[in-house]
Amino acid sequence: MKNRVITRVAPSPTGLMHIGTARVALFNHLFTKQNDGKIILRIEDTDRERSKPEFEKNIKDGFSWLGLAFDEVWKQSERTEIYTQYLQKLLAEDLAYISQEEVKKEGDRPSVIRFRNPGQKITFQDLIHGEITFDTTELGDFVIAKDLETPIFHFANVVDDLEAGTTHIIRGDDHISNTPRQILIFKALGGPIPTYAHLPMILAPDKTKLSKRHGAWPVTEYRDEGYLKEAVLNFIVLLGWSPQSRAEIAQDGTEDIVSLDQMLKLFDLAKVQKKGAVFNLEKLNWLNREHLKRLSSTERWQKITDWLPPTKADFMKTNELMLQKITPLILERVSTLKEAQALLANGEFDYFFHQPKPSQELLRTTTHLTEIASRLSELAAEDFTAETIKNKIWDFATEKGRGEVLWPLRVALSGKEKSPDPFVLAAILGRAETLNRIKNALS
RNA sequence: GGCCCUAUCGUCUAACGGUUAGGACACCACUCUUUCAAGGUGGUAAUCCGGGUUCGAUUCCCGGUAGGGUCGCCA
Repeated sequence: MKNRVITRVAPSPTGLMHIGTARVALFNHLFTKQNDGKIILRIEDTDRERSKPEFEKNIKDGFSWLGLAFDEVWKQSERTEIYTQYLQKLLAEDLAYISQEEVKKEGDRPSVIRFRNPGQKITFQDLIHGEITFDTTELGDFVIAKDLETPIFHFANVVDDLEAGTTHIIRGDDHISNTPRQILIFKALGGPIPTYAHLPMILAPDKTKLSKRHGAWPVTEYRDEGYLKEAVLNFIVLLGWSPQSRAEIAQDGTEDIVSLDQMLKLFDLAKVQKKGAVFNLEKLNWLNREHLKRLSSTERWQKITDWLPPTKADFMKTNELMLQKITPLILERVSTLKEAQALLANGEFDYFFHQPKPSQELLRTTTHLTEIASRLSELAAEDFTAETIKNKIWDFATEKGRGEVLWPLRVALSGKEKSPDPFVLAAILGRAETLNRIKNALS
Protein backbone atom coordinates (compact mmCIF):
# COMPACT_ATOMS: atom_id res chain seq x y z
CA MET A 1 0.00 0.00 0.00
CA LYS A 2 1.39 3.32 -1.07
CA ASN A 3 1.57 6.31 1.20
CA ARG A 4 -0.62 9.22 0.34
CA VAL A 5 1.27 11.89 -1.57
CA ILE A 6 2.08 14.91 0.58
CA THR A 7 3.72 18.00 -0.88
CA ARG A 8 4.45 21.49 0.24
CA VAL A 9 5.22 24.92 -1.11
CA ALA A 10 7.57 26.84 1.15
CA PRO A 11 8.02 30.50 0.31
CA SER A 12 9.71 32.87 2.69
CA PRO A 13 7.88 36.15 3.21
CA THR A 14 10.87 38.35 2.56
CA GLY A 15 9.52 40.01 -0.54
CA LEU A 16 6.54 40.28 -2.85
CA MET A 17 5.57 36.98 -4.42
CA HIS A 18 7.89 35.98 -7.24
CA ILE A 19 6.54 34.48 -10.44
CA GLY A 20 8.84 31.51 -9.85
CA THR A 21 7.09 30.80 -6.58
CA ALA A 22 3.81 30.71 -8.44
CA ARG A 23 5.20 28.22 -10.91
CA VAL A 24 6.63 25.97 -8.22
CA ALA A 25 3.24 26.08 -6.53
CA LEU A 26 1.42 25.26 -9.76
CA PHE A 27 3.63 22.24 -10.47
CA ASN A 28 3.15 21.06 -6.90
CA HIS A 29 -0.59 21.45 -7.29
CA LEU A 30 -0.75 19.56 -10.53
CA PHE A 31 1.32 16.70 -9.20
CA THR A 32 -0.54 16.56 -5.90
CA LYS A 33 -4.00 16.62 -7.43
CA GLN A 34 -3.07 14.00 -9.97
CA ASN A 35 -2.16 11.76 -7.06
CA ASP A 36 -5.05 12.72 -4.86
CA GLY A 37 -2.57 14.00 -2.30
CA LYS A 38 -2.35 16.72 0.29
CA ILE A 39 -0.60 20.05 -0.24
CA ILE A 40 0.68 22.34 2.47
CA LEU A 41 1.60 25.99 2.31
CA ARG A 42 4.51 26.56 4.63
CA ILE A 43 5.54 30.09 5.45
CA GLU A 44 9.26 29.95 6.10
CA ASP A 45 9.71 32.95 8.31
CA THR A 46 12.56 31.83 10.52
CA ASP A 47 14.47 34.93 9.49
CA ARG A 48 12.80 37.36 11.83
CA GLU A 49 14.65 40.34 10.46
CA ARG A 50 13.58 40.03 6.86
CA SER A 51 10.18 38.39 7.18
CA LYS A 52 7.29 40.84 6.99
CA PRO A 53 3.56 40.32 7.48
CA GLU A 54 2.77 42.33 4.36
CA PHE A 55 4.84 39.98 2.25
CA GLU A 56 3.07 36.99 3.74
CA LYS A 57 -0.21 38.62 2.84
CA ASN A 58 0.98 39.38 -0.66
CA ILE A 59 1.94 35.73 -1.17
CA LYS A 60 -1.40 34.50 0.07
CA ASP A 61 -3.20 37.05 -2.10
CA GLY A 62 -1.24 35.86 -5.08
CA PHE A 63 -2.16 32.25 -4.49
CA SER A 64 -5.80 33.00 -3.97
CA TRP A 65 -5.93 35.13 -7.10
CA LEU A 66 -4.45 32.26 -9.09
CA GLY A 67 -6.93 29.90 -7.48
CA LEU A 68 -4.23 27.73 -5.94
CA ALA A 69 -5.64 26.49 -2.64
CA PHE A 70 -3.86 24.61 0.11
CA ASP A 71 -5.06 21.92 2.46
CA GLU A 72 -3.06 23.29 5.37
CA VAL A 73 -1.04 26.38 6.19
CA TRP A 74 1.98 26.12 8.45
CA LYS A 75 4.01 28.93 9.80
CA GLN A 76 7.50 28.26 11.06
CA SER A 77 7.58 31.12 13.54
CA GLU A 78 4.77 29.36 15.40
CA ARG A 79 6.60 26.07 15.63
CA THR A 80 9.66 27.01 17.64
CA GLU A 81 9.11 24.42 20.43
CA ILE A 82 9.09 21.63 17.90
CA TYR A 83 12.43 22.65 16.46
CA THR A 84 13.81 22.96 19.98
CA GLN A 85 12.80 19.37 20.73
CA TYR A 86 14.51 18.04 17.64
CA LEU A 87 17.56 20.14 18.36
CA GLN A 88 17.78 18.73 21.88
CA LYS A 89 17.43 15.22 20.53
CA LEU A 90 20.33 15.74 18.15
CA LEU A 91 22.41 17.32 20.91
CA ALA A 92 21.65 14.46 23.30
CA GLU A 93 22.72 11.92 20.70
CA ASP A 94 25.84 13.92 19.95
CA LEU A 95 24.76 14.26 16.33
CA ALA A 96 25.05 18.00 16.78
CA TYR A 97 26.99 20.15 19.19
CA ILE A 98 27.23 23.64 20.55
CA SER A 99 30.23 25.31 19.08
CA GLN A 100 32.10 28.39 20.24
CA GLU A 101 32.58 30.85 17.42
CA GLU A 102 34.65 33.75 16.49
CA VAL A 103 32.41 36.77 16.04
CA LYS A 104 33.22 37.99 12.54
CA LYS A 105 30.41 40.31 11.69
CA GLU A 106 27.56 42.14 13.31
CA GLY A 107 24.80 39.84 14.47
CA ASP A 108 27.10 36.84 14.84
CA ARG A 109 26.53 34.78 17.97
CA PRO A 110 29.46 33.68 20.14
CA SER A 111 28.06 30.17 19.99
CA VAL A 112 25.90 28.27 17.49
CA ILE A 113 24.66 24.73 17.01
CA ARG A 114 26.52 22.76 14.40
CA PHE A 115 25.67 19.47 12.78
CA ARG A 116 28.23 16.72 13.22
CA ASN A 117 28.82 15.89 9.60
CA PRO A 118 29.69 12.21 9.12
CA GLY A 119 31.17 13.20 5.76
CA GLN A 120 29.77 10.74 3.30
CA LYS A 121 28.83 10.64 -0.33
CA ILE A 122 25.14 11.32 -0.75
CA THR A 123 23.28 10.09 -3.78
CA PHE A 124 19.66 10.80 -4.50
CA GLN A 125 17.25 10.21 -7.33
CA ASP A 126 15.73 13.35 -8.73
CA LEU A 127 12.50 12.91 -10.67
CA ILE A 128 13.63 15.44 -13.24
CA HIS A 129 17.41 15.18 -13.23
CA GLY A 130 17.96 11.54 -12.43
CA GLU A 131 20.76 10.47 -10.12
CA ILE A 132 22.79 13.18 -8.41
CA THR A 133 25.79 12.55 -6.16
CA PHE A 134 27.56 14.90 -3.78
CA ASP A 135 30.51 14.47 -1.52
CA THR A 136 29.40 16.15 1.71
CA THR A 137 32.77 16.20 3.45
CA GLU A 138 33.54 19.62 2.05
CA LEU A 139 30.44 20.98 3.78
CA GLY A 140 32.08 20.55 7.17
CA ASP A 141 30.04 20.78 10.33
CA PHE A 142 27.48 23.22 9.06
CA VAL A 143 25.33 25.43 11.28
CA ILE A 144 21.74 24.28 11.85
CA ALA A 145 20.67 26.76 14.50
CA LYS A 146 21.79 29.92 16.18
CA ASP A 147 20.50 28.61 19.49
CA LEU A 148 17.82 26.20 20.72
CA GLU A 149 15.04 28.60 19.81
CA THR A 150 16.47 29.80 16.54
CA PRO A 151 16.84 27.13 13.88
CA ILE A 152 17.98 28.20 10.45
CA PHE A 153 16.61 27.24 7.06
CA HIS A 154 18.04 23.76 6.54
CA PHE A 155 16.99 22.50 9.92
CA ALA A 156 13.49 23.93 10.14
CA ASN A 157 12.91 22.85 6.57
CA VAL A 158 13.80 19.23 7.26
CA VAL A 159 11.98 19.03 10.60
CA ASP A 160 8.79 20.31 8.99
CA ASP A 161 9.02 17.90 6.10
CA LEU A 162 9.52 15.12 8.59
CA GLU A 163 6.57 16.23 10.70
CA ALA A 164 4.35 16.74 7.69
CA GLY A 165 5.32 13.42 6.21
CA THR A 166 6.25 15.14 2.97
CA THR A 167 6.63 12.48 0.30
CA HIS A 168 7.70 14.71 -2.60
CA ILE A 169 9.75 17.86 -2.47
CA ILE A 170 9.16 19.79 -5.68
CA ARG A 171 11.14 23.01 -5.67
CA GLY A 172 13.51 25.17 -7.66
CA ASP A 173 16.79 24.09 -9.14
CA ASP A 174 18.67 26.45 -6.89
CA HIS A 175 18.05 24.01 -4.05
CA ILE A 176 19.93 21.12 -5.64
CA SER A 177 23.09 21.87 -3.73
CA ASN A 178 21.11 22.22 -0.50
CA THR A 179 19.72 18.74 -0.88
CA PRO A 180 22.67 16.66 0.36
CA ARG A 181 22.93 18.50 3.67
CA GLN A 182 19.20 18.22 4.14
CA ILE A 183 19.39 14.50 3.48
CA LEU A 184 22.11 14.32 6.12
CA ILE A 185 19.73 15.92 8.62
CA PHE A 186 16.91 13.59 7.59
CA LYS A 187 19.20 10.64 8.28
CA ALA A 188 20.31 11.99 11.65
CA LEU A 189 16.68 12.48 12.63
CA GLY A 190 15.89 8.96 11.48
CA GLY A 191 13.26 10.08 9.04
CA PRO A 192 12.39 8.77 5.61
CA ILE A 193 13.95 10.72 2.80
CA PRO A 194 11.40 12.27 0.46
CA THR A 195 11.54 12.05 -3.30
CA TYR A 196 12.98 15.15 -4.90
CA ALA A 197 12.09 16.94 -8.10
CA HIS A 198 14.08 20.05 -8.90
CA LEU A 199 12.40 22.37 -11.35
CA PRO A 200 14.45 24.51 -13.73
CA MET A 201 14.59 28.20 -12.95
CA ILE A 202 12.82 30.97 -14.77
CA LEU A 203 15.46 33.11 -16.46
CA ALA A 204 15.65 36.71 -17.60
CA PRO A 205 16.25 37.40 -21.31
CA ASP A 206 19.98 37.58 -20.56
CA LYS A 207 19.71 34.07 -19.10
CA THR A 208 20.52 35.11 -15.58
CA LYS A 209 18.23 34.70 -12.63
CA LEU A 210 15.00 36.59 -13.17
CA SER A 211 14.66 39.63 -10.97
CA LYS A 212 12.80 42.89 -10.69
CA ARG A 213 15.55 44.60 -12.60
CA HIS A 214 14.55 42.58 -15.66
CA GLY A 215 10.97 43.70 -15.55
CA ALA A 216 9.67 40.63 -13.79
CA TRP A 217 6.79 41.65 -11.63
CA PRO A 218 5.45 40.21 -8.42
CA VAL A 219 2.53 37.91 -9.17
CA THR A 220 -0.05 40.35 -7.85
CA GLU A 221 1.20 42.91 -10.34
CA TYR A 222 0.12 40.75 -13.25
CA ARG A 223 -3.33 40.83 -11.72
CA ASP A 224 -3.12 44.60 -11.38
CA GLU A 225 -1.90 45.00 -14.95
CA GLY A 226 -5.00 43.27 -16.22
CA TYR A 227 -3.79 39.78 -16.96
CA LEU A 228 -6.18 36.90 -16.57
CA LYS A 229 -5.17 34.28 -14.04
CA GLU A 230 -5.83 31.63 -16.68
CA ALA A 231 -3.24 33.27 -18.92
CA VAL A 232 -0.64 33.55 -16.18
CA LEU A 233 -1.14 29.92 -15.19
CA ASN A 234 -0.99 28.86 -18.82
CA PHE A 235 2.16 30.87 -19.35
CA ILE A 236 4.07 29.54 -16.37
CA VAL A 237 3.13 25.93 -16.99
CA LEU A 238 4.68 26.28 -20.44
CA LEU A 239 7.97 27.35 -18.90
CA GLY A 240 9.62 23.98 -18.61
CA TRP A 241 6.78 21.80 -19.76
CA SER A 242 4.75 21.36 -22.89
CA PRO A 243 1.41 19.72 -23.64
CA GLN A 244 3.12 18.47 -26.78
CA SER A 245 5.33 16.26 -24.69
CA ARG A 246 2.44 13.88 -24.28
CA ALA A 247 2.77 11.40 -27.09
CA GLU A 248 -0.97 10.91 -27.53
CA ILE A 249 -1.50 14.49 -28.57
CA ALA A 250 1.90 15.22 -30.01
CA GLN A 251 0.90 14.73 -33.65
CA ASP A 252 0.61 17.80 -35.78
CA GLY A 253 0.88 20.91 -33.74
CA THR A 254 -0.93 20.96 -30.46
CA GLU A 255 -2.07 24.35 -29.38
CA ASP A 256 -0.31 26.01 -26.50
CA ILE A 257 -3.55 27.16 -24.96
CA VAL A 258 -4.13 24.97 -21.93
CA SER A 259 -6.76 25.26 -19.24
CA LEU A 260 -6.20 24.19 -15.65
CA ASP A 261 -8.33 21.09 -16.30
CA GLN A 262 -6.24 20.15 -19.28
CA MET A 263 -3.04 20.67 -17.32
CA LEU A 264 -4.34 18.34 -14.67
CA LYS A 265 -4.99 15.74 -17.32
CA LEU A 266 -1.80 16.13 -19.31
CA PHE A 267 0.89 17.27 -16.91
CA ASP A 268 3.74 14.87 -16.30
CA LEU A 269 6.42 15.79 -13.81
CA ALA A 270 8.91 13.42 -15.39
CA LYS A 271 8.56 15.30 -18.68
CA VAL A 272 9.62 18.61 -17.20
CA GLN A 273 12.55 20.28 -18.89
CA LYS A 274 15.97 20.29 -17.19
CA LYS A 275 17.01 23.58 -18.69
CA GLY A 276 16.08 27.00 -17.35
CA ALA A 277 13.40 28.82 -19.33
CA VAL A 278 13.54 32.46 -20.37
CA PHE A 279 10.59 34.57 -19.37
CA ASN A 280 8.94 35.98 -22.48
CA LEU A 281 6.43 38.77 -21.95
CA GLU A 282 5.29 38.72 -25.58
CA LYS A 283 4.10 35.19 -25.25
CA LEU A 284 2.28 36.05 -22.04
CA ASN A 285 0.57 38.89 -23.87
CA TRP A 286 -0.47 36.59 -26.67
CA LEU A 287 -1.78 34.03 -24.21
CA ASN A 288 -3.70 36.72 -22.41
CA ARG A 289 -5.36 37.79 -25.65
CA GLU A 290 -6.25 34.21 -26.40
CA HIS A 291 -7.79 33.71 -23.00
CA LEU A 292 -9.61 37.01 -23.32
CA LYS A 293 -11.12 35.70 -26.56
CA ARG A 294 -12.25 32.54 -24.88
CA LEU A 295 -14.22 34.35 -22.20
CA SER A 296 -17.98 33.97 -22.41
CA SER A 297 -19.89 37.17 -23.16
CA THR A 298 -21.00 37.49 -19.55
CA GLU A 299 -17.45 37.04 -18.32
CA ARG A 300 -16.23 39.62 -20.81
CA TRP A 301 -18.84 42.07 -19.68
CA GLN A 302 -17.85 41.43 -16.09
CA LYS A 303 -14.17 42.10 -16.81
CA ILE A 304 -14.83 45.23 -18.84
CA THR A 305 -16.99 46.79 -16.16
CA ASP A 306 -14.47 45.85 -13.48
CA TRP A 307 -11.87 47.69 -15.48
CA LEU A 308 -13.81 50.80 -16.46
CA PRO A 309 -11.67 53.88 -16.09
CA PRO A 310 -12.73 55.56 -12.86
CA THR A 311 -13.42 58.88 -14.56
CA LYS A 312 -15.67 57.29 -17.09
CA ALA A 313 -17.48 54.75 -14.97
CA ASP A 314 -20.60 56.82 -14.43
CA PHE A 315 -20.89 57.89 -18.02
CA MET A 316 -20.40 54.33 -19.19
CA LYS A 317 -23.17 53.13 -16.93
CA THR A 318 -25.69 55.37 -18.65
CA ASN A 319 -24.41 54.06 -21.96
CA GLU A 320 -24.32 50.46 -20.89
CA LEU A 321 -25.99 49.10 -23.99
CA MET A 322 -23.47 50.72 -26.30
CA LEU A 323 -20.56 49.62 -24.11
CA GLN A 324 -21.83 46.07 -24.31
CA LYS A 325 -21.90 46.25 -28.08
CA ILE A 326 -18.36 47.54 -28.41
CA THR A 327 -16.79 45.27 -25.80
CA PRO A 328 -15.71 42.70 -28.41
CA LEU A 329 -14.22 45.50 -30.50
CA ILE A 330 -12.22 46.71 -27.54
CA LEU A 331 -10.92 43.31 -26.53
CA GLU A 332 -9.87 42.59 -30.08
CA ARG A 333 -7.43 45.46 -29.87
CA VAL A 334 -5.68 44.86 -26.56
CA SER A 335 -3.50 42.37 -24.73
CA THR A 336 -4.55 43.23 -21.22
CA LEU A 337 -7.56 44.64 -19.44
CA LYS A 338 -5.50 47.60 -18.38
CA GLU A 339 -4.96 48.42 -22.02
CA ALA A 340 -8.69 48.15 -22.55
CA GLN A 341 -9.14 50.59 -19.72
CA ALA A 342 -6.62 52.96 -21.29
CA LEU A 343 -8.38 52.72 -24.64
CA LEU A 344 -11.58 53.93 -23.05
CA ALA A 345 -9.86 56.53 -20.93
CA ASN A 346 -8.18 57.96 -24.02
CA GLY A 347 -11.50 58.31 -25.76
CA GLU A 348 -10.47 55.93 -28.53
CA PHE A 349 -14.07 54.82 -28.96
CA ASP A 350 -15.83 57.98 -27.93
CA TYR A 351 -17.51 58.31 -31.29
CA PHE A 352 -19.78 55.44 -30.34
CA PHE A 353 -21.19 57.60 -27.58
CA HIS A 354 -21.12 61.05 -29.17
CA GLN A 355 -21.75 62.21 -32.68
CA PRO A 356 -18.34 63.13 -34.14
CA LYS A 357 -17.64 66.18 -36.26
CA PRO A 358 -15.77 64.79 -39.23
CA SER A 359 -13.41 67.27 -40.83
CA GLN A 360 -13.91 68.13 -44.48
CA GLU A 361 -10.34 67.15 -45.13
CA LEU A 362 -10.76 63.69 -43.67
CA LEU A 363 -14.06 63.18 -45.43
CA ARG A 364 -12.41 63.94 -48.79
CA THR A 365 -15.65 63.58 -50.72
CA THR A 366 -19.34 63.36 -49.95
CA THR A 367 -20.38 62.51 -53.49
CA HIS A 368 -21.73 59.06 -52.73
CA LEU A 369 -23.04 59.62 -49.25
CA THR A 370 -26.55 60.49 -50.45
CA GLU A 371 -26.82 57.27 -52.38
CA ILE A 372 -25.58 55.29 -49.38
CA ALA A 373 -28.14 56.91 -47.14
CA SER A 374 -30.94 56.11 -49.51
CA ARG A 375 -29.86 52.50 -49.82
CA LEU A 376 -29.51 52.06 -46.08
CA SER A 377 -32.85 53.64 -45.36
CA GLU A 378 -34.41 50.74 -47.24
CA LEU A 379 -33.36 48.50 -44.37
CA ALA A 380 -35.61 48.11 -41.37
CA ALA A 381 -34.04 48.97 -38.04
CA GLU A 382 -34.20 45.35 -36.86
CA ASP A 383 -32.45 44.16 -40.05
CA PHE A 384 -29.60 46.57 -39.60
CA THR A 385 -26.71 44.11 -39.30
CA ALA A 386 -23.18 44.31 -40.65
CA GLU A 387 -24.15 41.60 -43.09
CA THR A 388 -27.24 43.25 -44.57
CA ILE A 389 -25.56 46.65 -44.66
CA LYS A 390 -22.66 45.24 -46.60
CA ASN A 391 -25.03 43.57 -49.05
CA LYS A 392 -26.83 46.85 -49.65
CA ILE A 393 -23.70 48.84 -50.34
CA TRP A 394 -21.13 46.42 -51.66
CA ASP A 395 -22.07 46.42 -55.34
CA PHE A 396 -22.34 50.15 -55.39
CA ALA A 397 -18.98 50.52 -53.65
CA THR A 398 -17.32 48.13 -56.05
CA GLU A 399 -18.73 50.01 -58.99
CA LYS A 400 -17.70 53.48 -57.82
CA GLY A 401 -14.45 52.44 -56.21
CA ARG A 402 -14.45 51.07 -52.71
CA GLY A 403 -12.25 53.78 -51.31
CA GLU A 404 -14.51 56.43 -52.75
CA VAL A 405 -17.55 55.02 -51.05
CA LEU A 406 -16.34 53.24 -47.94
CA TRP A 407 -13.87 55.83 -46.76
CA PRO A 408 -16.32 58.73 -46.48
CA LEU A 409 -18.80 56.44 -44.84
CA ARG A 410 -16.31 55.46 -42.17
CA VAL A 411 -15.34 59.04 -41.55
CA ALA A 412 -18.95 60.18 -41.44
CA LEU A 413 -19.68 57.55 -38.81
CA SER A 414 -16.53 57.69 -36.71
CA GLY A 415 -14.87 60.97 -37.54
CA LYS A 416 -11.58 59.08 -37.55
CA GLU A 417 -9.27 57.56 -40.04
CA LYS A 418 -8.76 54.47 -37.98
CA SER A 419 -11.79 52.50 -36.94
CA PRO A 420 -13.50 49.17 -37.35
CA ASP A 421 -14.92 48.66 -40.83
CA PRO A 422 -17.91 50.84 -41.76
CA PHE A 423 -20.40 47.97 -41.84
CA VAL A 424 -19.69 47.03 -38.27
CA LEU A 425 -19.73 50.68 -37.32
CA ALA A 426 -23.14 51.25 -38.87
CA ALA A 427 -24.59 48.10 -37.38
CA ILE A 428 -23.51 49.04 -33.88
CA LEU A 429 -24.75 52.61 -34.19
CA GLY A 430 -28.10 51.47 -35.50
CA ARG A 431 -30.24 52.69 -38.37
CA ALA A 432 -31.38 56.01 -36.97
CA GLU A 433 -28.00 57.13 -35.73
CA THR A 434 -26.22 55.99 -38.89
CA LEU A 435 -28.58 57.95 -41.15
CA ASN A 436 -28.35 60.87 -38.82
CA ARG A 437 -24.58 60.93 -38.97
CA ILE A 438 -24.53 60.66 -42.75
CA LYS A 439 -26.95 63.54 -42.98
CA ASN A 440 -24.76 65.49 -40.63
CA ALA A 441 -21.68 64.87 -42.69
CA LEU A 442 -23.46 66.04 -45.80
CA SER A 443 -24.33 69.40 -44.33
C1' G B 1 38.11 28.92 -7.84
C1' G B 2 35.68 23.94 -5.62
C1' C B 3 31.24 21.21 -6.14
C1' C B 4 26.64 20.53 -8.81
C1' C B 5 23.26 21.26 -12.90
C1' U B 6 22.34 22.33 -18.06
C1' A B 7 22.97 22.65 -23.69
C1' U B 8 17.35 21.73 -30.52
C1' C B 9 15.18 28.07 -34.52
C1' G B 10 15.91 34.93 -31.24
C1' U B 11 12.31 32.73 -27.24
C1' C B 12 9.06 28.43 -25.22
C1' U B 13 9.33 23.57 -26.88
C1' A B 14 8.37 18.24 -29.92
C1' A B 15 10.91 14.18 -31.90
C1' C B 16 10.68 5.19 -26.75
C1' G B 17 18.68 5.56 -32.41
C1' G B 18 16.08 5.71 -38.53
C1' U B 19 11.59 12.44 -39.54
C1' U B 20 12.38 16.80 -45.63
C1' A B 21 14.26 17.94 -37.31
C1' G B 22 7.58 19.29 -36.01
C1' G B 23 4.59 23.13 -33.37
C1' A B 24 3.92 27.93 -30.75
C1' C B 25 5.48 33.26 -29.71
C1' A B 26 8.07 37.06 -32.23
C1' C B 27 9.54 38.67 -37.12
C1' C B 28 8.76 39.18 -42.63
C1' A B 29 5.60 38.72 -47.02
C1' C B 30 0.98 38.04 -49.10
C1' U B 31 -4.33 37.98 -48.34
C1' C B 32 -9.05 39.85 -46.49
C1' U B 33 -14.77 44.23 -46.05
C1' U B 34 -8.71 50.33 -49.85
C1' U B 35 -7.94 52.28 -42.61
C1' C B 36 -6.79 50.01 -37.32
C1' A B 37 -7.37 45.35 -34.88
C1' A B 38 -8.46 40.40 -35.45
C1' G B 39 -8.46 36.45 -39.10
C1' G B 40 -6.35 33.40 -43.26
C1' U B 41 -1.99 31.72 -46.21
C1' G B 42 3.10 31.32 -46.83
C1' G B 43 8.26 32.31 -45.40
C1' U B 44 13.17 33.15 -42.78
C1' A B 45 15.31 30.56 -38.67
C1' A B 46 17.96 25.35 -34.63
C1' U B 47 20.37 20.00 -32.99
C1' C B 48 27.41 24.18 -29.14
C1' C B 49 32.33 21.75 -30.68
C1' G B 50 35.42 17.24 -30.88
C1' G B 51 35.84 12.20 -30.26
C1' G B 52 33.74 7.45 -29.61
C1' U B 53 29.50 3.23 -29.57
C1' U B 54 26.33 1.86 -33.81
C1' C B 55 24.61 -0.12 -40.34
C1' G B 56 22.68 4.67 -38.58
C1' A B 57 23.25 9.53 -33.64
C1' U B 58 19.35 15.58 -31.83
C1' U B 59 18.84 11.08 -29.01
C1' C B 60 23.75 6.75 -25.67
C1' C B 61 29.16 7.43 -23.59
C1' C B 62 33.64 10.52 -22.87
C1' G B 63 36.21 15.20 -23.34
C1' G B 64 36.06 20.35 -24.35
C1' U B 65 33.43 24.93 -24.52
C1' A B 66 29.61 27.99 -22.88
C1' G B 67 25.75 29.30 -19.50
C1' G B 68 23.47 28.78 -14.78
C1' G B 69 23.21 27.37 -9.54
C1' U B 70 25.65 26.96 -4.92
C1' C B 71 29.55 27.43 -1.61
C1' G B 72 26.11 32.43 5.24
C1' C B 73 24.95 32.44 12.23
C1' C B 74 19.52 34.20 4.29
C1' A B 75 15.86 31.22 2.41
